[in-house]
Amino acid sequence: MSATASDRSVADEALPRSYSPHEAEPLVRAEWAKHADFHADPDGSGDAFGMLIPPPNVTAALHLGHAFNNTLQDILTRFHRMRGDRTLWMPGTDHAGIATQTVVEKRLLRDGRRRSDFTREAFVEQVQGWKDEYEATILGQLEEMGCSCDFERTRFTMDPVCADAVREAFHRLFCDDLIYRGKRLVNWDPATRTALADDEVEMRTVPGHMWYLRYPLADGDGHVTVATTRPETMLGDTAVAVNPRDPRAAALRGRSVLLPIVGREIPIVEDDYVVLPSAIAEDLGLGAEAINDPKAALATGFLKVTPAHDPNDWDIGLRHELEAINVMAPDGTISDVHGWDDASEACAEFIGLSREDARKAVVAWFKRNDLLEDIRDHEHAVGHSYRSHVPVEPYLSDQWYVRVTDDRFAGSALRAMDDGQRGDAAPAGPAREGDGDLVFFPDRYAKTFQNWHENIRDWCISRQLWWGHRIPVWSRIVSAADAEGDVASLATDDSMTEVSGDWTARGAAHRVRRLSDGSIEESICLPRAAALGGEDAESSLRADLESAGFEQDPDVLDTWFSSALWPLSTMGWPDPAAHPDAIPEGDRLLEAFNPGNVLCTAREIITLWVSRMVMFNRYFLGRLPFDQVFIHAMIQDGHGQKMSKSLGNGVDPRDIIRSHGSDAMRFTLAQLATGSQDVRMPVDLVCPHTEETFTPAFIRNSSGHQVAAPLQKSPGDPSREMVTAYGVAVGEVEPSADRPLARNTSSRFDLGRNFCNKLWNATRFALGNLEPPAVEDGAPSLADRWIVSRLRRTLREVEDSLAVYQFNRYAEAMYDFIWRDFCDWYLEAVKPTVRDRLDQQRRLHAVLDATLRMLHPVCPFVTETLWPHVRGLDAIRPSLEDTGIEGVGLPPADRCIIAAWPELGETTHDEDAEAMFERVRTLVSAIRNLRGERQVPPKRRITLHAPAGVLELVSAAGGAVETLAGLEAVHADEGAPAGAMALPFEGGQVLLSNLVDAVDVDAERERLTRTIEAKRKQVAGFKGKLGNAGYVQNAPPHLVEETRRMLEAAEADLAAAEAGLESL
RNA sequence: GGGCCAUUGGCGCAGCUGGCUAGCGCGCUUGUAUGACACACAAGAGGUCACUGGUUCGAGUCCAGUAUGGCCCA
Repeated sequence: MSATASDRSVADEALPRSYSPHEAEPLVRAEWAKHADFHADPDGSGDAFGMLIPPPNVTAALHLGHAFNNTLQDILTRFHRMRGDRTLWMPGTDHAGIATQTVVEKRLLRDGRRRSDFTREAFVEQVQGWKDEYEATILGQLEEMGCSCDFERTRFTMDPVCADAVREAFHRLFCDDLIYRGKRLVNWDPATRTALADDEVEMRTVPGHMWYLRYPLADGDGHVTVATTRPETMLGDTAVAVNPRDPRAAALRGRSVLLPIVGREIPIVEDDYVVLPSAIAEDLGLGAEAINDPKAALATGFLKVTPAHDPNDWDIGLRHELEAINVMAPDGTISDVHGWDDASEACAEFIGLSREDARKAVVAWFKRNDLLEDIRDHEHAVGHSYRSHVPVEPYLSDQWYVRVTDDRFAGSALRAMDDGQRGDAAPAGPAREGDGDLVFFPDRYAKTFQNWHENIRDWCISRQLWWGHRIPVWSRIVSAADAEGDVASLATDDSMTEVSGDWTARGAAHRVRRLSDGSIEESICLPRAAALGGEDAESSLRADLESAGFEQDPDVLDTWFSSALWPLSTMGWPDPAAHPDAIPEGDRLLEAFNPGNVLCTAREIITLWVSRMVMFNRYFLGRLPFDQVFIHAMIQDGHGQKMSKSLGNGVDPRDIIRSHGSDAMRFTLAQLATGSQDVRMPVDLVCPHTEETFTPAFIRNSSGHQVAAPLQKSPGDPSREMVTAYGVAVGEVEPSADRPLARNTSSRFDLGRNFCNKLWNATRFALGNLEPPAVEDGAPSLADRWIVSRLRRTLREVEDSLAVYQFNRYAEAMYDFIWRDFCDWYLEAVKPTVRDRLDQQRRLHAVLDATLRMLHPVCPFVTETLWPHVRGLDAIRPSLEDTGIEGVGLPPADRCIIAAWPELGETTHDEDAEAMFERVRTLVSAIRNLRGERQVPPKRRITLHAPAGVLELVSAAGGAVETLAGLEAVHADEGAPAGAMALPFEGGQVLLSNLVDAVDVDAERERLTRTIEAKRKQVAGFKGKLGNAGYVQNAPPHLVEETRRMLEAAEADLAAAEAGLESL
């Protein structure tokens, strides 16, 4: 911790004229790595500050949205580290089940291979390969961005440490009856026979028909007509719904219809989901919206309800407790063996038909039986599989659920909320640590969180995939007669009942339920191997289960299940000691950093992730995973579309780092982090042939998004082409030698680049001027007192802003301080004197030192690069520990990253200096304005003639006014030469002479006339305000006083200008 | 359908609990190769704060409504 000889040699080397991020960044990273500066020690000193990275998907490389998210986290991490906290930023990646499996399948398909060509193990191996590649890319990107994550602790949601947490959590929930199996509709692709996630379903508008089918009333008295786009599903109808506001509803109440073909008697139910026909909506006096609803034009007011084959009908079915009858096989053919047991003889002709053929046959049947009322053409949106391109079938199947509707989850999450942020009282429930502690920034997002938990539905956690945590449940179906022990007597209904016996004696959990056909489903859930007595015990148990006819569930868990455990799993829960290599500290890591302090993420994650982490952490550990949630904006592209890996419009932060540098990117992003919800980032391309920057040609893709065309022509040489990141992301093009990949850039980042360079050059100036021995010592000058006071003000603003996650305020405070205060005013003011004055050099050195520290969290590379140079000048200080300035504490440190956050005591606050320097600035600006207006050459020195009060000010400023305004001499105003130009100042006037060789009387008259006009306007404004009795009576007295003062000043200025004009 | 956000000079954005004579960056105009910086310096032009009402002594800021664009959840 000292200014060693080697430090001095570094500092002695002259800095280049501009900052070069590409040279500096790798050196700085190596230095941090060498000293393990990012490593967190749970046993260290200071308060714990913990943060978890939202683990990026291994599907693809990071884009600017991630750069934004991680920059903000790194700012917090570095800030807290410098404040002396024990700081952990936990990194890692997410396996992202469906998304990653999909990209790997796409890649295989290019070679003509499919998932079914592999064994499950071999396919997972392929995905693992992809994961390894992208995990490395992502971690590399984080490092290039300067993220000071504790990379030694990097976790992956499917690594052995996290896997243990998943197994433990699943098993505990299974034992506690918070996990169950039940039926629900999934997006089913009958061609590939897999379920699809919602975002894998492409909506396409297709021409179709609306068929009008008559269903006779069961009592033989007439019929109702239903409208449908899918007549074949009528075989599974279990109700007809009518809107309760429909005038016909009353007469139909309690009646039923006889379903044609099947002969099933089904009820007529009332549900306001049903769209009223336009005519009825009009009769009821409903709004234009209801009348003009395009659906209303086609509606009959009667809706066939098929819970097993339509998501909306499923919801209606739940509301009215309707049966769900599945009439299809997994391949999409009509079938009576997948949950349909009342198929009549008349149905036989439809069994085995494809969906398409069944549709024709059903329509023909209705026509034949005179029950087809009408057919109308109808264009409508139909979901198609993005892979097989066949229409997706809503399909009823068994899925696993977490009972998050239980009070131990949803209620607990609501009780965790800050009482001020939750709109109303929390549901009653057992008190727990952390109740009322969860706070959202900005607070409007608390509403999203609350709303979600108040309307939460049980969480479907099974996915028909191969990539993910396989569900640790083995099942078999037995007949009641064959059931062992008391299984048959316990399995009375659909709910899963606990059984004990041989399996539970060996450590597994055993539950049974009665299926609708009377058979019994037994489910055995295995905890992690350690809880069973080790790997060997587990394998023998699995072997025994399989020989007893149990099969492991083929599905995997929803990715968010493992993500929900992230605050626990990354710290080794449930048993850190089981992973001594990953977590040498054992329990102490979890104890120190769970709860963490803050989670930083985007708003769509509140429901998917924040909610589930809160529920799980509170359930498993009885406390919150973190106290604060900071929600930041989403980065959109130039067309207002969210940057996303799936759309392919993401911009690689490495492109920006290459064009502008990491700090420039970080600073600009921080400056964009306002409280708003979207940030638009228009991007350009850099031509790989000519290095020119240009705006790409855009196209509209099939989903209607504006994207850069996959191929672009070089603007300088249209014969040459390049490919875009979008084209590569969607697999339309591949970079080649002829058509290289074009990098992205954006002029938005110029701001940050220029700013870093400004700091660089301010430091160069300081280094060139801090040259002991300076001799003369004395009281600090006005500028010196002012800059320290401003520094203190800036420090407070920075601390206040970061405390409430207003990163733009932090960036702007630093920008204003460094550029405007420090460079434009302070450095310019001290230029003539700093070489000779030791006290001034100490101020300059201390302010620069503090500035580097304060800027470090957002611009770590440039500050770290400059650090040894500034440290090399520590000899200016009275001693290493003492800055020589009262109230300024800046203990030396070898590296900026571990330097202490500046301490500026109350004594550095100097109201007088700030007020006086403000007067100096006003005077200087007025003089410069006149110089500019009269086109006085910058080099020309002019003479100021001023009244006594102003002379005092000029003298107190210690030469600053002369320097800043380009004055050659300052005299009393009495002896001002004729033709000196008048300038209103503080209610009087000052005179300037020697501006020009010959006074241009006309121009001068014009100038003064304009001044007079402006001042008259001001005077009128202030007079108006003061003439308003209400204002004088009601406004705070200090404001009224201020207005009076301003009026006086404006009046005096006006008089002075008028006098000046007169004297011409 | 429910919730949320935005609308401020040509462009991108600040403006917290109402006190503003509306700021910042880019761009634009004029001048400047000055011993830190042309990725710069100095000066300047440019805005009836989307619209309509209301509350108030006072509204960019608060309330109600309208329009436009966008996001999240169904």
